[in-house]
Amino acid sequence: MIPPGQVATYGQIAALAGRARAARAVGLVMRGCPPGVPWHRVINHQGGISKRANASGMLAQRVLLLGEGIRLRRGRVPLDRYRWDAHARGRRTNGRREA
DNA sequence: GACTTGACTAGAC
DNA sequence: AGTCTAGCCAAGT
Repeated sequence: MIPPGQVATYGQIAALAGRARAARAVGLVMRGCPPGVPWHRVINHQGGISKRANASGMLAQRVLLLGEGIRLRRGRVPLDRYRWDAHARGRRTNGRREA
C-alpha cells in the first residue's frame, strides 16, 4: 500500500503488521515477496538500500526508485522527504514534508 | 523442537 | 558522521 514516489522503512512495515520489533523479519520474509508487491519502496532506517545475497537486486531497486521520481542524496533516500506516513496518507504535504 | 541466519534498529564509541 | 555491539522476529535446516 506504499504509494509510488514514497518509501517506508522495514521498521515501519513491521509496526504496521503489529510487530514493531520485527523489522528484521520483514526483510527476511520479503525475500520471497509475491509479484505485485512494491518491494522496492522498502528501505532501511538510514534511507539506504539494504545489502542482500543478490547484489543486482540493489541496483534494480535504485533504478526503480529513481524511476518514481525519488532523488537519492549521497546514495540514500532522504527520508525526511520521501518517507511514507501511514497516518497522514491522503493528506496534502504540498510537496514539502513537515516534521 | 533447537540452532543458525539475515532485505533491521537503537544505543554506545 | 561512520563503526561496533547487542536485541529482535521469523524462516530454513
